[in-house]
Amino acid sequence: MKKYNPKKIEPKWRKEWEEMDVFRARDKSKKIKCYLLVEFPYPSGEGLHVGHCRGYVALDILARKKRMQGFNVLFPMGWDAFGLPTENFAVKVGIHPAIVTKRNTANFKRQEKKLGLSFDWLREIKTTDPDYYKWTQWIFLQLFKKGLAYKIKMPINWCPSCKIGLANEEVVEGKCERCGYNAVRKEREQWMLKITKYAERLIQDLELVDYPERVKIAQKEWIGKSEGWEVEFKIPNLLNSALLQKSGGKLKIPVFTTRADTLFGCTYLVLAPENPLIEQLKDKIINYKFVEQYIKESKKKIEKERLSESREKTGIELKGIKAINPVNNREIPIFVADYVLMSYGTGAIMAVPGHDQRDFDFAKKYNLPIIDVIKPTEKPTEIRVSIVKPYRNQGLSKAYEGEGVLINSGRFTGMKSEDARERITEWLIKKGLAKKATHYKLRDWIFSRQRYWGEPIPMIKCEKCGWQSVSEKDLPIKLPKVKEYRPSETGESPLAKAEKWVKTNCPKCGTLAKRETDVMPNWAGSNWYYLRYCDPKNDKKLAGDNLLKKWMPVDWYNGGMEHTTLHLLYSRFIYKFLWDIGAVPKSVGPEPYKKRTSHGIILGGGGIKMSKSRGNVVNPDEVIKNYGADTLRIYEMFMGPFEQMIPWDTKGVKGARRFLEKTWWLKEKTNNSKQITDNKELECLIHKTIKKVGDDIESLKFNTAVSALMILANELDKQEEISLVHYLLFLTLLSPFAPHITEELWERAGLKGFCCQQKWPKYDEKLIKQETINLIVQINGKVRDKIEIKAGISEEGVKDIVLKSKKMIKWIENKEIKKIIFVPDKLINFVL
RNA sequence: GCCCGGGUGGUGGAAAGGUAUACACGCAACACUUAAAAUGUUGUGAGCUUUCAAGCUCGUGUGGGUUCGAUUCCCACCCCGGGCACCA
Repeated sequence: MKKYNPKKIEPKWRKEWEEMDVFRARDKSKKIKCYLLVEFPYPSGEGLHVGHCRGYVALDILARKKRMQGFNVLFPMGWDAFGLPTENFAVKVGIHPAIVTKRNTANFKRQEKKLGLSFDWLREIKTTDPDYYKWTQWIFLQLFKKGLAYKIKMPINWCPSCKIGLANEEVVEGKCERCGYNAVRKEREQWMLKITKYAERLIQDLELVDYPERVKIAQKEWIGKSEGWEVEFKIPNLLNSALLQKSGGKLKIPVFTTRADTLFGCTYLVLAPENPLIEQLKDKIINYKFVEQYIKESKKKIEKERLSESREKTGIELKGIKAINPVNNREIPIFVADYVLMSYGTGAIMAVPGHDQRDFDFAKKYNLPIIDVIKPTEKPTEIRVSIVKPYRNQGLSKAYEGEGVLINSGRFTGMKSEDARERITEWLIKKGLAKKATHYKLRDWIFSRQRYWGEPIPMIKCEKCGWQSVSEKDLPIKLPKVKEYRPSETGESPLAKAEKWVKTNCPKCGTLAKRETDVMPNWAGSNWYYLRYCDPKNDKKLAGDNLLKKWMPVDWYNGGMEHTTLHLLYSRFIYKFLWDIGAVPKSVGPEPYKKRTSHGIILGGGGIKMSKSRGNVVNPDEVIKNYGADTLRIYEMFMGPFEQMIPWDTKGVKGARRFLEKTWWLKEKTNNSKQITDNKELECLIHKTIKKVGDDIESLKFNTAVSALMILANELDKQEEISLVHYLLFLTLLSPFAPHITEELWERAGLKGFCCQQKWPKYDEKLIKQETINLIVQINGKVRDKIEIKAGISEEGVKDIVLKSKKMIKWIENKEIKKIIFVPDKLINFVL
């Protein structure tokens, strides 16, 4: 037999599979469906990364195994091809983004094919294809119709380098996520999506899905639900004033709190600089000039900067007005400070310096009264207990934020804080001064990008009629060809310069109107792509009901940990919306992905992140050239736990290749008779391996699955002669991991058909049980001996054997046996 | 600060509360070879005793606890990685 030469055999089998259409998902098959999904990649210029391969190979193994088990598997692939890097690259080298994209996807596809991934390529989709983004635009129209898309002038995070508006999620440490440039604040009209309307359901429905606990936690925290109360603080100067009348009696300050039990300790209020109340009250504010100045300063800073810049709090009092604490009618001052956010709660807080560290810091700085109203129940500190006077300005350097018993709280004094917040609010609600409220950290989603390479937002602005949606029959609104796709200095989308394209007629009144020139963000296309795979060629609907019913929901979705809070949340939101409006049949259920897993990233040598600048990027092409695709697959699965991040080790690749070499040469030892050589031990090992490999694949423990296959190969290698049956079993088990070599060996063993189309072997529970067992003998829990016995011997029997053995006599002699612990077929422990 | 991971040989890692270090890498010795590579065989946690056959002690970040028995469960702490961060 000739040497193992992956360069020759791998292309051969890929061609055969393709010609025989082996991996096609059958729309009409009666077999049970299994929809396995990997995140479709953004086809960057750098090409496929070994990190991509890890997730793809893992689900490919699963797909191959499921097919062998008789499932009708849908395992598709596509391209999330709109996006900034492509556009930036295009700007840099002066080639149109469409051409760059075409080139990059071709390269990705070539690389993926070389890995032997069993995708159904007939379902390939591309988000930049008008036939695809027609439906992305259609979804936007539906959102608009239902009032979930709206345009609003708002301060956005602006990257002066990319000249683009950024979502909060895209600003990392005050910097643009892509280029690292400092983001600034800029007012712009932006399309927004009301994801906040779905906040509650996005939390609740996590109960229905099988995601890793940490992913669920991350999503919940991102949404950030907190339940509390809105409490009203009146402004006494305004009671009966003309201003109050003008506003219809609405001029009061609502405040959101989860700690209503600390209300008696509230000594001032703080408003966010953007709070519109300040503007409304400006006639009453004596020092409005200074206040205005402060607001101007803080507006310049982007939000993240404002929060992280320094812990030192700043603010200014609104002189001339006061608020009234509803629990004790005490007059308290009002401040503006930028540590309070307009985007959370009501844009105003009640400050309780005794029991909130931020308020405490602020109160210290501006010398405001601090009142303790909660006494810790456990470990009472002497200062806390001794407080009698309501005011305290010196002493403690920290606020007590825990629970306890109320003090200085009128008739609520002595009550437990947990109960007090209910009681106090009940009382206030009766008086009409409070109501229950729930707030979320999650904000609406900025959906406009002032760029070229994205889906045009299908909206028209008419001077008379306002924003009008494009008629559905006019979709897709194709991205026009422009000469200049660089973003303009004004921050307007490059599409604004495509005058002919911009000019259109109002769908309502027919007069001259303008198209929206903003495009959608990256996420738009990836929100719903898994639906399109079910019916990729449909031109009547985003996907037909019957096919959605057939394939959805996704049974298993694997992707990167970095997408847990963005893509995963966004796509669940859009899915729910589509389900609500009936674009997805009701029977599919409210969640798109039944199960989600994520792979750990692959680090470069030395445990640092792979990056071009560090020069430690491993290119899969190189590995395949030197070792073969099967080796790469085996190594990536063997390197360590799937969900854990792990450094790449070139030496480790060798081990994977050696294993395949060994597999190759096992063929030489195989006899051609169907007779099974009588070898109980080997038989047992084989059945154990069948069980182990099968179970491990299902629970993503690929590393131990490969290890089990290696053990079996080593054992087979020790045999004088291997019977064909055993050999074929081994090949079948190995086939999902190393599909090319097993196919070749299958053929060389003189068998017809494909190895990858064999039935997945079943194990025999009876054969797994060993006949003889190494039983552990312990004295006081320490291993003193191992004895070989027949399986199934009773405690008495084992005891007899042990007590007679010379080795054990010296331990047990002259000592009293207090207790014996016996685990059948495993262990006996003598307690002396 | 908070929330998630994770600390096991020289390295990646394996262990339903029951033989700690499977499997692989690396290293060492030997075999094959003119030689090297490749391959194969053997050894490989630390320390001690030693009649060379083995035996003992210690060992899974640290300190306690539960248990006949803990890498695994509980409590406290230390270190590393990731995420979130003035969210009222």
